[in-house]
Amino acid sequence: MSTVFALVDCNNFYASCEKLFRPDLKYKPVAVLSNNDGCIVARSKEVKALGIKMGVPVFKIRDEIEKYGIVCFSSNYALYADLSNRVMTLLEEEAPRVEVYSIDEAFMDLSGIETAIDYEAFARRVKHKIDTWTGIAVGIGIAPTKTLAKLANYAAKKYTATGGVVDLMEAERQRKLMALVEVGDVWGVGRRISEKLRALGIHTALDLADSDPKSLRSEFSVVLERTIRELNGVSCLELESVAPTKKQIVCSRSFGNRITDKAELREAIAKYTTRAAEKLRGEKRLARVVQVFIRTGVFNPNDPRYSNSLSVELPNPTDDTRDLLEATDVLFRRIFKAGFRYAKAGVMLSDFYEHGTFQADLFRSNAQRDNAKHLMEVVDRINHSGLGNVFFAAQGTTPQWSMKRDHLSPAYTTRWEDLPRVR
DNA sequence: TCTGGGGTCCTAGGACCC
DNA sequence: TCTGGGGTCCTAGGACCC
Repeated sequence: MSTVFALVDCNNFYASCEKLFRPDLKYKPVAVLSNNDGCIVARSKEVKALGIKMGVPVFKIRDEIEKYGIVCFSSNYALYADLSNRVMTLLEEEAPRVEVYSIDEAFMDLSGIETAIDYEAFARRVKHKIDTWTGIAVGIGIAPTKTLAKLANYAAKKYTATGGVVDLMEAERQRKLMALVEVGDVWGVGRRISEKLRALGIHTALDLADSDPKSLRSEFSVVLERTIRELNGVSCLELESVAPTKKQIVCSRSFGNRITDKAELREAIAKYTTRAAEKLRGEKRLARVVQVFIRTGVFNPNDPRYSNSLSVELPNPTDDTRDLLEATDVLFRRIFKAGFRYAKAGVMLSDFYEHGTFQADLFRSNAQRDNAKHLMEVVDRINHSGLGNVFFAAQGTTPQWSMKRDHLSPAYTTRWEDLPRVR
């Protein structure tokens, strides 16, 4: 039986999470800010209605924030992840095959579910259940391909008369909707490609659906060809209910303030390395390639710019924080140059191996550090237990470089150590 | 003064080999 | 003047997503 895709997407997710615990803000404009309180990354519908765009730097809209009384929150990922898990768990109770696509959306396969003979009625019931159990409003789009399900979801949110659910299984309805949707709003068509498409006279989703996939493939890529086929009801993208293992782990941050001091930057690198190593162990993988990058700001034309990165292939893949710290420190010392105001740094891990699958070089020492596995397990367990925090000396204890989070909401649903500390 | 973070996939082009 | 033809592997960069 072919897959029936339902895309469930939480409305204004981060902003909705913040409102959940602040009923006084129910009809007020609420925005969530990026790290360092730099940009707007989520907007409640009231903020959208004010015409404030996604991604604008906060300092550019100070006047509007003041004028309209927009309530701003620093991003509180512990809270959003917790609420996300609750929503996803409910979906998994309703359908055997669910792909958690991002923190606020998931694809479900509705085919063969006894309680989902009438897809639309099923979706309305699921929507109602999520709403009553978590307080989060969702939109649901149903279609024979992922790209069409995205489109159906877009319609479910845009047209309030739909009540937040759109069934787009019929070809005729698909075409009717596509005629109304700009080509840039199709999933997989970004700013660059939509510009080029418009130059070719392709303005709506329907124009794109009626284009020749082969000739657009040669002009663009196989990705766009798949999009065209998906718009015509031919499924090219499968539901992936088991999360694929990561190929890369990145830990990077912009700093609350520019950093000029080498020791401070070094501490930041150590911190990101530690975090990346934790993620790596969470994936149950060993990494062989380690990369470090540092860079100055890119927006101030008067500041001298410097940006560099360096990677190294380790003799043996590892998940030991100490090995990784050693490697990133060497890399950092090689690329650091004094005299610049650094704005961002990061650590990347790649080239992953499963435990026990790496063929070690005969002539190199294969000695994993003694007790490495056990030690790392203990460190991770303590840090996740809520009992305390174990860390490596290189991280430093009083980071000057930590993020600005001046508008953080309390950790309503999460661990007490996530609560903002009173200083 | 102040502009997020973490991913994926695809392609072109260079190095290298026979 | 004319300057092979495949193949593989790797990397950097572009484009997209949330």
